[in-house]
Amino acid sequence: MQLATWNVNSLAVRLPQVIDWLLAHPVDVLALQETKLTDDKFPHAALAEAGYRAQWYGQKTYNGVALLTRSEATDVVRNIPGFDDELARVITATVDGVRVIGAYMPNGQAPGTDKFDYKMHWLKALRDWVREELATHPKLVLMGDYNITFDDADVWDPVLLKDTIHCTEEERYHLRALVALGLADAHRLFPQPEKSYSWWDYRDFAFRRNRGLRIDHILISEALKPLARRCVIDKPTRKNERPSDHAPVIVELDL
DNA sequence: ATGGCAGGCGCAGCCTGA
Repeated sequence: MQLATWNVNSLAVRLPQVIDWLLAHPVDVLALQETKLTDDKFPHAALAEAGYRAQWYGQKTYNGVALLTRSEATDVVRNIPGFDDELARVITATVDGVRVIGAYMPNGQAPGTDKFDYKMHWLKALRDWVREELATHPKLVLMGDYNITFDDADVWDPVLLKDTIHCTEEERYHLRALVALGLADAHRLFPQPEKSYSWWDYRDFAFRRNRGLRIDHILISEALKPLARRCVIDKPTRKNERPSDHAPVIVELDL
């Protein structure tokens, strides 16, 4: 079983690239973030032609998430139950016996801002909910755009970016707290290239210079950890014509 | 230190992203 996550920065713009990518990488599950589409505009027919069913949850202009799956997705939940959020950031479903949570964590703008406070509250709510889900679904994958780096190895210039957004100790605390629920960073289960990132700024030739951050993560539960076979960042896709600023991340499980 | 690029909205220029 292969699962992937990709922040596409507008599915309206990126639909051709997503379909091409699925044809070249026929994963079982693809979690999308930043679809930026209201639910009535979701391109489910085009995705069905490519062989994928879809569950989606969007809004106008910003955010928006989806799960594209080869088999049926059941027990679908949108956003975090009990957490009042007007932004469409999470979609969860059971696929082939695995509980899959696709999430677009808040950006947070900068420490000390209202958006940063929202990010902290949001991450706490997510953690409480993932804890509940893990209790009933030992086989669980939490993947998406976390907008948080684990440590300096995830940052192209940790000195320049020390304590800036995505790199603060408060954010990293929340990321480690998610892991502490009984999850593992699939990326670090395997040898990886030096300076592996999942996002590069559109500006200043950042991709060409490999000035990036690893902020898109796939966390897998303890029950799935022994079944993990591979985890790769699909860096070549960032070289696409009209690319998203994020690259897809793929995990392969022996399921 | 700042802005640079991209997308949405909507038709100029601002907001947001990361």
